[in-house]
Amino acid sequence: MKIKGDDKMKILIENRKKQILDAAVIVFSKDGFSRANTDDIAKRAKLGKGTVFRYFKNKKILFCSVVDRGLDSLKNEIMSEIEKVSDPLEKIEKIIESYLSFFEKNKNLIGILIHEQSSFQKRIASQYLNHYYGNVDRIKLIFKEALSQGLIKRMDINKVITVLTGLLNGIVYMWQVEGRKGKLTDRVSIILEIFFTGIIKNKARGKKYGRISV
Amino acid sequence: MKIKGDDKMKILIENRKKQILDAAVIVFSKDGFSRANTDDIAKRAKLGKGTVFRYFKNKKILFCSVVDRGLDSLKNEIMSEIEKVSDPLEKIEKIIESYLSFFEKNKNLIGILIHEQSSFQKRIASQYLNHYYGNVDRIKLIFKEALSQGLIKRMDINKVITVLTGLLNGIVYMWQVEGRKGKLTDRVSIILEIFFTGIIKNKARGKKYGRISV
Amino acid sequence: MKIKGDDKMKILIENRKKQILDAAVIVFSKDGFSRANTDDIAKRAKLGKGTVFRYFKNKKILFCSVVDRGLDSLKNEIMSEIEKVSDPLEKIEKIIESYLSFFEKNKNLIGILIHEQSSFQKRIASQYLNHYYGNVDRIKLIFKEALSQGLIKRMDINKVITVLTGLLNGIVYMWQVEGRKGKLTDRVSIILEIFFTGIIKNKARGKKYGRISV
Amino acid sequence: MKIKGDDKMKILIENRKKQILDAAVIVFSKDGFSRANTDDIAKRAKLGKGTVFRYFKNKKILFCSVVDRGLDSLKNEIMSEIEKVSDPLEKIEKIIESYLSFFEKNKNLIGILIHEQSSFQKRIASQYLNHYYGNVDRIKLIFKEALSQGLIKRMDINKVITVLTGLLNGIVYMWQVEGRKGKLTDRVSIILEIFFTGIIKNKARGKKYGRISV
DNA sequence: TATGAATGAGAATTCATTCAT
DNA sequence: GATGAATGAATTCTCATTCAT
Repeated sequence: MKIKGDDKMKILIENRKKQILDAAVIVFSKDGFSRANTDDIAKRAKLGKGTVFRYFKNKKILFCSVVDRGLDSLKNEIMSEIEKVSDPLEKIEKIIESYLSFFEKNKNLIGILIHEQSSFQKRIASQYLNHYYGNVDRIKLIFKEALSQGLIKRMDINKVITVLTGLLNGIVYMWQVEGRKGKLTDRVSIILEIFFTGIIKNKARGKKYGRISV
Repeated sequence: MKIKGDDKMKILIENRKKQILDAAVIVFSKDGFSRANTDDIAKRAKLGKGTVFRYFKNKKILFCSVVDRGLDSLKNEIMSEIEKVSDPLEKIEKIIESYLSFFEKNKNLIGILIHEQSSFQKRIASQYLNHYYGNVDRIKLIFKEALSQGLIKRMDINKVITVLTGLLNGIVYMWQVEGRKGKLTDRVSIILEIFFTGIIKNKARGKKYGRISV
Repeated sequence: MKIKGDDKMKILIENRKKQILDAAVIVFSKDGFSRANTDDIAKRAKLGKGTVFRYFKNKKILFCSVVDRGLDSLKNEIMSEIEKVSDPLEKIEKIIESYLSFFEKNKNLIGILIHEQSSFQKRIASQYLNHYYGNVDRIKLIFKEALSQGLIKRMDINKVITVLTGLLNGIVYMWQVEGRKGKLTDRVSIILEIFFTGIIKNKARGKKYGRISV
Repeated sequence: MKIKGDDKMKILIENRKKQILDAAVIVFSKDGFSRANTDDIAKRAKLGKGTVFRYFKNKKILFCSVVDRGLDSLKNEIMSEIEKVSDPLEKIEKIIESYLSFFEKNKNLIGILIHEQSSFQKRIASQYLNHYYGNVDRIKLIFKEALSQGLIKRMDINKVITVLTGLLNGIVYMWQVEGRKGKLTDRVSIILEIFFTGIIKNKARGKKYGRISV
């Protein structure tokens, strides 16, 4: 009986937290961490300000929770998409697709996950990177598999992943800065084309920059 | 005589402004716009608080001036590097090199030009994009030239440029988030390799994603 | 139940506002609008600085609220005194008495309602005049009645009222400037005497300046 | 020779002071003491800010000098007008005329001499009253003369003067607050009429308020 | 002597956080 | 538990006054 009550309680608490996080995402996204106003968050969550602080000790922790939840859900989305195919190149395709698709669906997280980094450089970065590298390990396996299957050139996989993640972040970032014109996912095909095959046409010239595909 | 005095004055004013901007870059970079403290900026510039406001009407204008100076100098650096070579592909190489090299030399501008965008989405974005697209027009010409010389595949040049700028921003961004490990310019070669020739080895597979170079 | 709570709340809010206004009257009166210091007001109200701004968005609004309350209460006092008598001349007597009596009881308002006008010439003047002319319309009726009853000479009533209000303001003003020596209400009788019958004794001489009473 | 140089110097200094005071009157009148800006005053005087402070140790002293000069000139104007006639009642007429005429010509002084009093209640008031009572002594003599010539009723002259000065200040004040509509001097005749003969027509009623003129 | 750049004390205002109800 | 009124530290910005040139 007690246990059941506790469970109910837990669910209630989780609901409250979700309620607050959902409001916080919007407000932080609109105004950035500093300008975001706890009053706004409380109002948007239809809760008293005190309640917000009951569930999240302070503004910073609330912000980090928003970041955390965002990163978790990004990671989950990517991971579950990857599962759907087995070919390494197709997996990479899925990564790119699901990354862009995620931020298209979660526009509010762009400002928070990408721009606001600097606000917490030292504090958040590590947490961010944990998540990020949690991903990265899985992704590294995919590239290794692609390599061992002879699908991709012999390159330093860490560097390739750096380029890929930079590329994806950068694309999302540019889309945001430019005012979210067009669909973000429309950029998938050009990214795939370039990331997979580059822009150079001429074999000879290509050689200068690395082993060109034959 | 008077004119000479005016000139001296102008130089003095420019020096003061530089002194303040140099301090502001550091402080804004460390703390972001909102948390950055005008007192800190004044102290770092070894000037009175009032003096800072004498030269920059308010914090926002000071921040924008920092952004402006940064973008100008980024643009100038890239443009002057481009001039040095004539081959379009080499010009693209220079863009990539000088972009990364710029942010390696101006670490403080990363936080300001890349992360803090969101703070001023509406206010700065346009100014930013003017600068940015000032660049872009020149860069577009380079790609067009490359295209007409048959150096690169028939692709939508606008999209290619989006990918390139996203890629560069993203690489710089990742370097910053990861704590600026290693030299940023060390990433030039992998970027070139991927951007020019892609990661795929196998011709057949490549075809799926676009015209592979022959 | 809810309604009762709301009512309690309203009363609480009104009490707080009163508390702040009571402090503000004193401080504004002492220092004038510009020099008055919100910190002082808060301390005198025994409230935190933030609380003052919670109830009055900014210093200007606080000041205007003080003015408003003062004018309202001046008007109410005069109006309620007027009601007590029916003879027009007695009503005029009441106006003069209650005007001086009001400022004797509300010394702090002298500085605010009379001296500080200039601070807000454009902003407040209209609001002030609304109040003031709210009064004036009622007062005009009294003079008209006096006229139609043949109690006063045929004069331009608007001009007479201008003189009366000027006279009253001026008397209060002089009392303040002179350091509030003596009771302000002691001046009622001389004002009545002069305003009603003038200073001139000699009939013939009086004629030069207007219809002398016969 | 030296003396002549000193004289020249004195004249120069007086000119500079005049230049500054002329500017200060305008600025203080526009903005009140606190809001008035020494920069504005300097610019309007076409002098450097440092020069202003060379001639007037600080803002307060400058303000007081403006007040002083204003009061002097008011006093002089009134006094010189009084000289022109010999009949006491005509002298009183002249006082009223010249007072209003002075403020009509020196609109900027209204805000300074009348409204801003409160700013310096303690500091300026005494200086103000010296001037004022300097006047008052002369004026008292006039009323005494009128009394001894049997021109005016037996009244407490001090009180009568208080009413007159209050009345004049009040009239000027109202004119200012109302936005200086019409000519201030147009109000002279109604003031004279009321001050000299009152508003009451009926002899019997008048008696209640004091000895009515016969 | 004249100047205006430099200054920093001082003022208004904001807002995360607390805590009595 | 939930609330939101109260708070005061922190922040931006102003401006009288100084002083080196």
